Amino acid sequence: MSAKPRIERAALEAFVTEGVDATTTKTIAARAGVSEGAIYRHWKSKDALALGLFMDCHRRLSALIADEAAAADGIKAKAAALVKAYCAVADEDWLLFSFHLLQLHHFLPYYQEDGRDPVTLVEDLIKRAMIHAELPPGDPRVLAAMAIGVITQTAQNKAYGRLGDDALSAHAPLMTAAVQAVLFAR
Amino acid sequence: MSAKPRIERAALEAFVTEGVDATTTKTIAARAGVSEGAIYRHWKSKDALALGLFMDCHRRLSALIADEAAAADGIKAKAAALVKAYCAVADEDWLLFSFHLLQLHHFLPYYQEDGRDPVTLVEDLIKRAMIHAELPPGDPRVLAAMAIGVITQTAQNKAYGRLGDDALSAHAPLMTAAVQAVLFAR
DNA sequence: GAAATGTAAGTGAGCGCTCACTTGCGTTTC
DNA sequence: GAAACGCAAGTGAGCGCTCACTTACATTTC
Repeated sequence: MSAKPRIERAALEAFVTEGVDATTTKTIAARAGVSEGAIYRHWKSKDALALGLFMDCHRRLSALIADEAAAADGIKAKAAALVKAYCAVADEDWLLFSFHLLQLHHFLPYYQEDGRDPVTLVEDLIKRAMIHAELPPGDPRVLAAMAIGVITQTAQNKAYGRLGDDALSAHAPLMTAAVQAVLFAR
Repeated sequence: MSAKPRIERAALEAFVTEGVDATTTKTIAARAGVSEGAIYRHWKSKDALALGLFMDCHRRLSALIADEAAAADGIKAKAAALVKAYCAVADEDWLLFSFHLLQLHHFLPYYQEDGRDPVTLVEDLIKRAMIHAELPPGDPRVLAAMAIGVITQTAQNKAYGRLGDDALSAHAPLMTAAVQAVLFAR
């Protein structure tokens, strides 16, 4: 099998368990069963590898969030669709997803620029729902943060092994109810 | 002024803006206006410095959570008291608090062992409220994660500069309502 | 056969940390 | 009361080592 995908999986595993900075190129190469030089055939640097993996997942999530939100009708249905879709991506490739989740902070500067990051998208949904009187008035920035926190913290606790081996989707109904409750809380 | 507190503040600033691993002892010393050697008069290593700062804040938060939860009566009052106390600690020393918040993942292995971490404490509160029929039945692990996520994600977004310069306490009423809503959501 | 892919053995910048030394200050000695 | 002493706090050049990355060569692919 060619080296590239094996390097990607090895890097993801190491990045998730040890963090990006603490992971050495030696470790990645050893885990992938290739030489260090092979990494540099496919990526310019260790950071480019990490950023590439991250943005891959990030773009997929952002696109999916925008699509699902546009398709569903009404803020409650949009919330339900988003939670479901987010869980589906998470369960589809848990390793890639948990890497993305745990490294969000690390790569903040790279995706915040374009105003198309998930936080801003959710904020806009909430603003529009308020304009249409679907939601009572309230600070959209805080409401978006809280609604997103319900999901991400649950996913994080799963990543830390606190939720057993269930798929994240198993908790989607409860998370959906919680997100909807948060949106209407005042 | 003696070097120790200046090193602590300099280290906190650097750790928050650049992360622990990316911060060099040279940077800390330069920011504090002391020599590199001065750091090692007070701490055994860079990691010991970071861990010391983190556990300082962590122990304070854990103790406070346990106390406030014990003092208040009923799950709703407990939630309100916890949110208020958490915000108070955050606003009292935002730099130390945001360091703690952003590095939680990094130091997970060090505080998870003793079963007295905030997540477990909140989980126990929820379990007990269910036994006393104060809350409808539901997975306490997920409910704890979601309730905590409401708070931590809001604090994180403030740390990222997305909430302006208001104190975190300014959002305490909304966060309290949201946490209570999450606890009863099914 | 040449372009792409992989390997083994480097290389040097930069890191955490050390250590011989200095400084400032309170205490003892006569 | 001042010289002698002790000691915690601070200095900064530099050491050993690790790391990301490079190079020169070999192998595979088409």
